[in-house]
Amino acid sequence: MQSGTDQRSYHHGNLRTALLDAGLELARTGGPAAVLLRTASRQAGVSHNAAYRHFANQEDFVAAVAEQCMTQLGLLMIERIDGVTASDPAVRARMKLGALGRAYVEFALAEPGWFRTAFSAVRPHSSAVGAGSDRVSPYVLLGARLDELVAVGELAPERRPGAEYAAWSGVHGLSSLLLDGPLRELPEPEIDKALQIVFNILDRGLLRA
Amino acid sequence: MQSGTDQRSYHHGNLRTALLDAGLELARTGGPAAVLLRTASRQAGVSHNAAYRHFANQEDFVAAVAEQCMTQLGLLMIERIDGVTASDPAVRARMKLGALGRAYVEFALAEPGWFRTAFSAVRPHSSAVGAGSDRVSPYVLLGARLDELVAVGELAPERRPGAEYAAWSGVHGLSSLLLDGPLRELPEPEIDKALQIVFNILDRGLLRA
DNA sequence: AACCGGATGTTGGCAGTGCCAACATTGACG
DNA sequence: CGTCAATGTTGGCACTGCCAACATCCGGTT
Repeated sequence: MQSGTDQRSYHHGNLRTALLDAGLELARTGGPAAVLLRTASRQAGVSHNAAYRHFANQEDFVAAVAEQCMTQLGLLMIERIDGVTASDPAVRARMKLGALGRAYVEFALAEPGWFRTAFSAVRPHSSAVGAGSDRVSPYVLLGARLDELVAVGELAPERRPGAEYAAWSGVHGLSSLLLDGPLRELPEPEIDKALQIVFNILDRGLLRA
Repeated sequence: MQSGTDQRSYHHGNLRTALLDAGLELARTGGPAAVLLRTASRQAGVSHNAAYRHFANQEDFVAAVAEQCMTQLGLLMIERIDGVTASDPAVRARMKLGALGRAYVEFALAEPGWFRTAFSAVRPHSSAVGAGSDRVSPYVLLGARLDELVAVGELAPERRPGAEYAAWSGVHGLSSLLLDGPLRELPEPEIDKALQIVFNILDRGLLRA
């Protein structure tokens, strides 16, 4: 995957990917504000302005990098979900939802630059929804968990519509507040407590007793 | 509030406030990325670099503007809370919490620039908490509502600690997702539905039945 | 095989920004 | 009345986004 600095010829050959790689690295350490076209071009071993052959402008570039960040979140979610191995279907479904939520907050705290970037871009008309990478779309992943909960009887069908709104809001809000809100720099044990409380509320409010 | 362009003398006399006013206006229309020192200085009728006598750097300036944005949010909250006039104390307390939450989302949707700016800054060590403007701090306002709910018996005392985490996360997460997340451009009626669901979950999970 | 056109990358330039250094003005306080 | 520190200005450098003109090369056509 390392494109390195092997510019053998005039044309790069894989510049778009190289730029996205560089952008992902920039986002990781500096957040969305650090995703610069010139810096990414330099890092890709190419002169400035070359990037304009692949991205309309900086906003477009950041949006593309943001999509990658969102994918990273989805990948961690999948990893954590697949780590759940309970045998009972109902228990497993609940635990998978919990794993998804914990993965969300874990990602935000471990990779704040990626997390902030993922939610910083404003695609004019997001073609991300409905694209081919739905397999790792966090939104789709959450929906699948909720569907499963209905299937095993843990979530009342009449509560299913719009259940994403509540679940997603809870974990996303907590993550945001821990990073950039009044809960910033909350001590570690208190973070765990906050996690417990949010999940407990969602459990009691959403699922069957 | 308009400080105008009355630079009668060499010294402005009230530059810091004028810069903050300009910054607030910039944030309103363009979000945190539009809060620039040179632009604000120009708008204040002063030359660039004058701002450095009042703010260490851009980050410091944006953080100060962000505090103003947070205050705007607090002011709207107070306005909406004061609009609740139910006579029964228990009912009133619940309605006030609801009004607070609705004000939060209302603010985010009506003033996205301010909302994004309020949560974009990273004060090295936030002196905002504990400062003199606690009267309008959204965090403090929420705490007061929860305390009241305990006082009137609608919130079990053992559930009070950490209740902010859940309530705040719910409304903040929903607001964020509606602005910059997958719920962006959700049609109006669906927004109301999402609001209902989130509040319903919080009600069922937090308060007494 | 020669050729040509479009895709891709480069150089140069302009406007805007953050921030540093040196200088100017003035109000406040002795 | 004088001095000085606070406040504001001018000039400059480095960096960025983006536009225009030019260079190179890959791929398909004849």
